Amino acid sequence: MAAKKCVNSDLVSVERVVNRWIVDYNLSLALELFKKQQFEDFNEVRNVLSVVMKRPVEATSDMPLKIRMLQFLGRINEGENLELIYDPGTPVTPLESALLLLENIMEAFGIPQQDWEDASNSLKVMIVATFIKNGNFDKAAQMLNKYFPKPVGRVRNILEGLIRQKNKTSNSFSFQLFKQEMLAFVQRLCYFDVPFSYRAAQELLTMRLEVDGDDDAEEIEQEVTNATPSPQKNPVPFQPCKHLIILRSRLESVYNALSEDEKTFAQLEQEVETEIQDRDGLHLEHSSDSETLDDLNAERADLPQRNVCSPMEASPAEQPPQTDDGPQIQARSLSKEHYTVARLVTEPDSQSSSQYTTGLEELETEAGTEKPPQVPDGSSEKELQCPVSDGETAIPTPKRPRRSKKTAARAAASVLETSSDSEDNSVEKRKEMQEETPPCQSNKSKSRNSGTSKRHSSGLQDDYITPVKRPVRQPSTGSSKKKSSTGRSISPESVGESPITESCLDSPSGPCHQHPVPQKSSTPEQAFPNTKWKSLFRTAKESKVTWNNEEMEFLLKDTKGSNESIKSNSGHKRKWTDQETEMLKEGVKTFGEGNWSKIKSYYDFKDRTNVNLKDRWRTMKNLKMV
DNA sequence: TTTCGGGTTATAT
DNA sequence: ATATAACCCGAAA
Repeated sequence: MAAKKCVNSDLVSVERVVNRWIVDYNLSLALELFKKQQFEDFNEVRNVLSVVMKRPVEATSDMPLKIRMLQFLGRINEGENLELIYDPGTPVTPLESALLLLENIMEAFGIPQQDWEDASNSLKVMIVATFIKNGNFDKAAQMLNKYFPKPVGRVRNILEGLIRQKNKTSNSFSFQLFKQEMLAFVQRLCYFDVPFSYRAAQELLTMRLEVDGDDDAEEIEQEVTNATPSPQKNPVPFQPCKHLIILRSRLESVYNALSEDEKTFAQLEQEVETEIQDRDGLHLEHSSDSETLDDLNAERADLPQRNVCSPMEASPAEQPPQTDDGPQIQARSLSKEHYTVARLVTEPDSQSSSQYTTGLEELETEAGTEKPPQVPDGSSEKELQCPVSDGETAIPTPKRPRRSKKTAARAAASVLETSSDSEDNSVEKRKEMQEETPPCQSNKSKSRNSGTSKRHSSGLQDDYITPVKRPVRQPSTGSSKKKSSTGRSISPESVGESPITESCLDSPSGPCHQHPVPQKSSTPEQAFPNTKWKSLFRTAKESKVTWNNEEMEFLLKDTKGSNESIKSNSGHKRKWTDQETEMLKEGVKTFGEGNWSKIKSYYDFKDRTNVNLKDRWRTMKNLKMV
């Protein structure tokens, strides 16, 4: 009845389900390969995934997270390949993009604070260490200062020491260990169950073996159970392609049958049988199938709800998962040790461990309700299934032209920008525009007068303040709640290689970095009209509040206008702040006097030129500050 | 391009 | 008015 129509629409549903299995399977497989350090295979599987993901796939709640995690591992894996760039938009090394991705994941899915901090700290360390190993000490120093700003820390000191000694042979930071650590991290956050397809395939293999030789059957079955099967001399556990495909087609039919009506099912049964007989010529298959079918039934009930995480896991005998547990635990404990290193860094300014526990509890309960028993491994406690449901899309903060200081552009910009302005730079910029437009660009007579005269105008202050580093948290970019319906929306290409990440990586997130910035309430003082600015600032400085204000100011300037056009501060002498001075000191210490351009770029001085640095240093020397 | 040192200017006192 | 930190400029590498 309704024959074709139904069949067609079913075709899609079926494909989605089957693809879910495939994805599920490959996710686990990839992880397994990573664990076994078969990185080439790992990459290939990721490719497979990226292709599959282009098709409709039914989403499970934890799938998006897993996919991201895999993506994450992919970048970790390429971590030593500094040339590799994942997103031309933000040309950073793989590890850096991994870090960005991690931040993304954090925002989108929520990760226990502690785990996240540990992981990103390790990542940061490794970013620096990698540059050191490559002998790129300049870059290493840059990264060091970017990711380990200011506060001293043991790790920072170590890294700094290496940079200074230009010692690239130090093996304090093993990339292998790091990979394992990241793997452990991923495993802690995602539970990679033994996928249904895997188990089904296993059973199939087992059946075959039983058939092939009753004698060996038992032995082999054990083997299979131990995930070191290979009835043929195949070194790889469970031959991936061939058997999987068969299985898949079979299951597809099965499901199709189920969702339609029973007669096709019979047909399917026959088909399956025939197929199997063709290959192995046996009925024993049947028993396994019937199990499978039960499961399918169960699953089908789930379908509309999409809660399905891995439907059939629990059902057919707890086929011991792959060799998992051993190494996994190892990895974990190993990483524990390792984390202590990370913690050295974290401790000083990480102040939230409570978040962690609470968050974890939540997660636990959630996970608990969803799938009770699970694996013997203690890890199941920690895993978080699908914490925040919005899992999807990572807040692509609007791209911001990466600071270009060309004064020339100003004139032209004044016309163009006023019209094509985007909300972002709006206020400040416009203000700037107005100031700058009249005098055009006279290099020397810097429009100072016009600037000052205009400056006092209107209530810029408020405007200035409001856009403070918006809390990056778009409630639902697209489909937070509706994840259920569109399985495909999981970011079709978020797994593979090049194109993939666009969405995730994009977030330039350059400046609005992760700084745990000791959240002070400060902020409002940003918009000092003009002359008061300094005095107020002075006061602040003296009252020791400087730093934060400083930071805030940077952030502000950074996130909003500041897009040049301000050329050297529209005629103002900007006093050097303590913060800047400190950075300069550090810079000179690290790179030596005279390397102003390096220092400048590494510390990302805002609106200071090399010459400015040099002059400031000169002044400092005059003042005997150094 | 970057660095350097002398010269200029804005600002606090 | 003066001192000086911040900034500018042209030469040199």
